[in-house]
Amino acid sequence: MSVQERKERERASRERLIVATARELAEQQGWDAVTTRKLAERIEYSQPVLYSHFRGKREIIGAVALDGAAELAVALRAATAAADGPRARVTALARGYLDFAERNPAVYDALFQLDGGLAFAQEDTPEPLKDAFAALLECLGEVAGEGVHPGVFTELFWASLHGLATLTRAGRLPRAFAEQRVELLVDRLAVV
Amino acid sequence: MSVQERKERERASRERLIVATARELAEQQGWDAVTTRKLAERIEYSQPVLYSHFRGKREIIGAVALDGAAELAVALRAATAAADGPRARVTALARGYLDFAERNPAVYDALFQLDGGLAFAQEDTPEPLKDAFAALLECLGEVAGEGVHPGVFTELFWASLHGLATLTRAGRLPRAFAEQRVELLVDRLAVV
DNA sequence: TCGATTGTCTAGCGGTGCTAGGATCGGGTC
DNA sequence: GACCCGATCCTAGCACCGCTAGACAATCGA
Repeated sequence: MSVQERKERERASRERLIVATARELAEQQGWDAVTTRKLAERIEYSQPVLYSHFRGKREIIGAVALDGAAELAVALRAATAAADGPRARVTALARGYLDFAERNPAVYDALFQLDGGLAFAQEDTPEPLKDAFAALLECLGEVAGEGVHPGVFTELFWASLHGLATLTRAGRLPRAFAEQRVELLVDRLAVV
Repeated sequence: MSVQERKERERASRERLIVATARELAEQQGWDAVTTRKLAERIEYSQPVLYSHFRGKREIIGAVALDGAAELAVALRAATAAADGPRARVTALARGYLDFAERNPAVYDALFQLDGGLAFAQEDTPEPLKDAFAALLECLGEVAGEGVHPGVFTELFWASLHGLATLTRAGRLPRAFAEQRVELLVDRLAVV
């Protein structure tokens, strides 16, 4: 029995290695460079080993996304915890979100740009995704305003942040006035 | 001389055919299905012909994006023209934008999701892109509010719309409350 | 120690974007 | 009208992609 347990541990460890390596490679050279061949070479196994852990590349992206969602939730809660008052918390949240996207572009892509085969906004949505949204909701629910559904408000605020993050990173928005845009977003959307 | 002119006309015509076919194929089956082989087959030429018009697939996407930008500008101006008053114009603009993204997903992707090799928010940005942004600015400049730079405000509003469009289409936002989100966005961001 | 099972690798499939080099076609010149 | 030459196009192929069948080796239980 102990032998089987050891094997399971080793297997789980290798799976973590695959996900971590995929993420590392993606952050270094972009997701286009994350090919099954390169990934297999980096973990020092052959390609088919990847397919004994994941159905395919999509599922690997999904695994990176789930890790990222958990980290995003932690980052958001850490950002808001240090701030005093609803207004400051929302500003900190927005900055924390955009900062996360900027610092972890590959993870952000895995989460929100690429197809990782994950279900969003549904019953079978994985827990880390729900929790990341919950982290947003905890802070934004305070400033939704009278008669506005907190969930809908959070979705809108999130969408705005997502738009800013993606358009900025793709060079479609100039970085020059990034801070003004964030302040304007918080000023207008949040009801203090 | 006339012979040469005829050849140039035919060449330009074939180039339009390539772009139109790429767009059609992308709208029908998604950009992943737009391979140089399928595209070449549809226009009834061999693959290398594509490369006598464009440097590569990226440039073809860029050409579709430019066409789309011109159409988007027209659609936005048409949407706002029918509305009375700044508030109604902004609502119409937002709906028009999201409607365009929903109806032309492949074109929208070419414009704002994929890499078409186009410069954004720079001096050498192609005219259709500048004009599409101008169409947004014309309407949104009216409601930026005191002391807020119209351009920065437009960028923020656009980013919010972009976030709503992409997250909704990717199934990351439920379609259920789409209309509420738009109304909330206009209510809060626009200063009437 | 042997057989079965599990695990891994080699090799290869059909596909991708892109290109080198040969064939062919048509226009301009004698 | 015949010929040459340049422009134009296609065939064939490169290196790479995601993914998988089947051979092989290592390990376990009897």
